[in-house]
Amino acid sequence: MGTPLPRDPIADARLNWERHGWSDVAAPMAAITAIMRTQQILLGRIEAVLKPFGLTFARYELLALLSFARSGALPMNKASALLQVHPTSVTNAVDRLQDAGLVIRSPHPTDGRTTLIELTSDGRALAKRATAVLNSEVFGQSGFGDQDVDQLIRILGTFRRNAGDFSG
Amino acid sequence: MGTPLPRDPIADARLNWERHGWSDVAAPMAAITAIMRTQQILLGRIEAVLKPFGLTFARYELLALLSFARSGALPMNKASALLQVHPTSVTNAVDRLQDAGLVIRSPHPTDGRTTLIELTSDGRALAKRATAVLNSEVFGQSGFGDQDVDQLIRILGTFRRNAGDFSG
DNA sequence: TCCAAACCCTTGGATGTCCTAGTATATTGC
DNA sequence: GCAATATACTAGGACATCCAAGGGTTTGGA
Repeated sequence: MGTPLPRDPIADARLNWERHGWSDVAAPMAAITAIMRTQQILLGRIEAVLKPFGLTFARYELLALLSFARSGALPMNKASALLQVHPTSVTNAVDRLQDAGLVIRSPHPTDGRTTLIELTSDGRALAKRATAVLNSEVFGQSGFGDQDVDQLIRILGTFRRNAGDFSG
Repeated sequence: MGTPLPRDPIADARLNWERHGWSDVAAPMAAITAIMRTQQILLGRIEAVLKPFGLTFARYELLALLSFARSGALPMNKASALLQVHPTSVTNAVDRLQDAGLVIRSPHPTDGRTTLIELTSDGRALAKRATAVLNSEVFGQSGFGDQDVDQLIRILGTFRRNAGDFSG
């Protein structure tokens, strides 16, 4: 992403939609496209911050989730549900975190089908350090105004509930 | 995704952040996480709609971009800049679209370094059909209220400009 | 003129996501 | 108690994204 474009490509796409007679959906198209692009930008920032720790966002999310669990351990299926990703994605992340010595797999005490993911002390320490940098470098400099943050949380929260993410 | 979770995992994460003394960045953390999740949901809907056409979102975006170019052709580097993805991603998408007979590569008339991507008539027709379904099935049923759509476009537009996406 | 720097595209490698089985373990129902 | 169904995890494959490197083409300054 070298030089900024002279024009906003999403605004241009919206104009194209309107010119082709799709005015009724041009605005939501622009909003959705903007969400996709914003996610891409934010993910880039996050991954850049995590790279020195040898972490990706997917692995960090799992580490952070475990660090908030009282016991520091969670069943794989629970992690999959909470992170809202496919079970195979969790398998993938655990494989790599385990190779790095940040988590270990252990059998569930009563259910032979289930595998527990457990944070090692290294894993806990790394999660803490990575979170500190993420907080200061990304979340603390999001570029969103306080009011806009509230709006985003409200709008996207409603969307996610309607999409069936949660019922609360 | 199976059953909705009983609680909003992002709201829970925000509470965890506050409990750990990171209240100052808890809200932006929640907003950013919500953007990531919303993107995931929307991408899932879009890919589901495009699948019957043999398209992915990345390929559709390229097809749509070409269909709006007067000549139906664009240099690869221009497409990369407008779609805001890495050049190798465009190479990948063009490879597959070309295999499907939807675009062809042609040499640039004056610059030997540049390759033009050109829409075939099949490609143009498919883009049209896919856009129609995307408009009715996704953009027309986004789940965002009209006011919220405007808010998203404003908030994310400001963010993208500040992030250096465009200067206009 | 000529060569170094800049630019364009592709190849190869690493990650992540999802989907479709396939294997192992639990639970249910008869 | 045993068979049928459901659940949990993993293996393999398809795609997409990025980065690093390499080979060809242009451009621009010495």
